[in-house]
Amino acid sequence: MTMLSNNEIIKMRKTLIQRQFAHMNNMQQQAIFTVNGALLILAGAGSGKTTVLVNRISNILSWGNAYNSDYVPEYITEKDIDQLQNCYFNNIEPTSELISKFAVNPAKPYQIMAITFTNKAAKELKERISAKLNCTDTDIWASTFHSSCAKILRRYADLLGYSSHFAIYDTDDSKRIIKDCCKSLGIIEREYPIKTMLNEISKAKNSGISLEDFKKDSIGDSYMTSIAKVFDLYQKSLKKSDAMDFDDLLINTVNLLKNNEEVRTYYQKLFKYVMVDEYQDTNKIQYELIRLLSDGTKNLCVVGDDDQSIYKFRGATIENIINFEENYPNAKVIRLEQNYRSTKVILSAANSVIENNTTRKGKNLWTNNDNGDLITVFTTFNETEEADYIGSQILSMVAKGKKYSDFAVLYRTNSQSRALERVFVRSAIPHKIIGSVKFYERKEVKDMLAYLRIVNNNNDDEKLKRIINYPKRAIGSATVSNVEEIASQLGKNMMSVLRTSNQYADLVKAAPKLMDFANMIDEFSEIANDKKVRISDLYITILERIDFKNTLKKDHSVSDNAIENVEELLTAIRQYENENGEDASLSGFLDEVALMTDIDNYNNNIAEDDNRVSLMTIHSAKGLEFPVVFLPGMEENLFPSFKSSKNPEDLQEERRLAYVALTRAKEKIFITNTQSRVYLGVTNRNSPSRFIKEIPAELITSSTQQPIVSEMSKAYAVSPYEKRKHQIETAKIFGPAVTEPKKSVSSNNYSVGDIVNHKAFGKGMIISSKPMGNDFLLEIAFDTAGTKKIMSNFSKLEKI
DNA sequence: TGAGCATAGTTTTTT
DNA sequence: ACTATGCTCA
Repeated sequence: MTMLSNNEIIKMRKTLIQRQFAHMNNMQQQAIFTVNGALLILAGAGSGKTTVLVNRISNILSWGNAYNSDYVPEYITEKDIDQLQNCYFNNIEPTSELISKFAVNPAKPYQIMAITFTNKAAKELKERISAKLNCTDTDIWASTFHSSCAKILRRYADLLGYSSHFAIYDTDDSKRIIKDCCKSLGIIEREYPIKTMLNEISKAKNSGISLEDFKKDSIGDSYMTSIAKVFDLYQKSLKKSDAMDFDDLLINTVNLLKNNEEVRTYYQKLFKYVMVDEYQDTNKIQYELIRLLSDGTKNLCVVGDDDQSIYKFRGATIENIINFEENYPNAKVIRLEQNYRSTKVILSAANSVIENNTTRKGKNLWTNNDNGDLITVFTTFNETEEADYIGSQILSMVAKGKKYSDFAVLYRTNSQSRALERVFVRSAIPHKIIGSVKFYERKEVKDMLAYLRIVNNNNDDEKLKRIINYPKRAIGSATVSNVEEIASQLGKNMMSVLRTSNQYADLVKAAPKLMDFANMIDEFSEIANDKKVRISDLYITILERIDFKNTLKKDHSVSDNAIENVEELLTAIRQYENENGEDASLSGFLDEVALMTDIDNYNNNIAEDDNRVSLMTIHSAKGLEFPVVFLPGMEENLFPSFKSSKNPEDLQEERRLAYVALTRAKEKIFITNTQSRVYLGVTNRNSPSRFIKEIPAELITSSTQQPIVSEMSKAYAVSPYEKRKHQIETAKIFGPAVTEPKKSVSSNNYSVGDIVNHKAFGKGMIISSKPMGNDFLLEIAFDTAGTKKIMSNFSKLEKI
């Protein structure tokens, strides 16, 4: 046996690494093999971005920088080389043991930090990495910006003057505080809307403007000076409550890393590799955080798509991605432009639309997939007809074998969901609306969480105020203000004032009740401190002690399924306990909840019982994909929205949103617009969206199928004149409607007037029948279930 | 304290 | 059109 030269070993090693990632395309491989230094991966929609991230991490963990390195570890033996050669010549995958011998500086899982925007994305990343590498979830630091920061801050909170139990305030909490601040500053809400003020403050925080800077900048501007005062008081109240808002989590972490060399060095040494997903949606503070974290090794990889930046209104600066090469002069840029998701038609439509934007890195998605169906554009008279049309299309495609979960209806504004929901309920189309009312934002859920939060952190005055008189304890608002006043004068939290309330003249009358309440909370805290007691036990104790379910039963202002939601929260707690075992803690659970959203709960892996159509805003749909996508409300003033059509920059963001919408679809897109739409109480007549016109005409087909005019849309009293006008105008825009020659259709067993029996809906009469595909769409008025639309072949009807 | 009426404000919202 | 919040009065 001859000893191989280093060069030969390096060559073989490289080949073996390449083979391991041979299933990836060229560009993807480049991204996987570029492990050191700054790297920007411009990943188009559906280009296998997450797969690349997973494989890149896998490469770093197993091979380290071996692919690019000329270094051969000295300790390898001849036997090792033999094995390497054996793998090389016989096309055998090297064992992990062998890989570890030839690897160059492979990283340990805990040395990798991967930052995502949603918990869902973080979870997916962790799962896929552990599946690939047999390491456990907890080894890899993959989480959202905010939970990463929370995790760091819990350790060092005392350095910043917070306790390790500090509360995390959501937007709702922030609004309440701002309101209080305005009140005590004598600022009138009418002149300074809370939302505007919170926006200004958040905007400042996100762009790295400190309170001091903000004050300085506001000098001479009375409007901004007022906001500065609120800003000041707001921060003070937060501090007093031992609380941080979402922005503070980031700011405080950045400040901690900036000002404390020891902490900074610790994390810079710890994280040898930093990766950031959805980089186009980062803001200035996040940029700073990333910079600080990655400045040790400078191994930073960011992944993003400037064309999918749709969160400018929340402070994201597209400049972060546009200027990446400027900020990191030696950065390498890799474009992933091959799309594995959509048809050619869909991609060229999306490309043509986004080409109208001027501020972009430039990128052209292509695919090897089939051409696919043309995009269907259809104009209806009003939003109910629009919903009818979408419903009928879904029903007819379901009749041809599609599943309900293959469809998504993506709209610009949440309010558009109403008309759709009405029709879907009526037509018995299983559906789910994502993002309208969020679970953790429901009143009863927030109430119960407030109990847990005040137990966890006695300083949390905001939560205390929320529940001190709910369930009713005859503690009036005047008493609460007194407590608050005394607390602020003494510089104490409200809980400590409650405990000793009999000592204050203003509180004497209410003292017994206040002290009862304080005692109860203290009891809960004692229970919580007992290490043997689980969070779920504490929760049940509280629930029973305050008799919450009965309270909800009597309270007519809460929603019908309030009790269900309270029980669902228990399930969530138990799930958390199961997932975290020994590490489960009250503050851990509360952190998770504070940083969680509905979208995170949305499970795109379709379970058997989850065969439902998805309805959501385009924003919520980012990162998801569906075989068939409906885009209703493609009208000027709605999409692009009225406000953005004035401003070229906002318009570009709307266009990116349109791009996101189109690229969600795998097979087929339906675009609809209406002639008239009731919006904000007034009927608007909007022309078709400019985005429709930006799609080349040859990619579009106008639907030949007339929508079924339902009883409901007839109720809008459409005159024949209006109808005719609508038809003419539609023809002007999209050409005359082509009437397809009537195909021979399978015989219809039912006719109008027949009485039928349906398995689920009972007895009913057929009131209309319309051929559709090889089937008939029947409209049936049921005795008890109301009027529904049903495909004749699909549902087993019994003629009576 | 609570019911009932008036009024304002409604683009998107990963945390 | 719809809802959430504030204000008034019993």
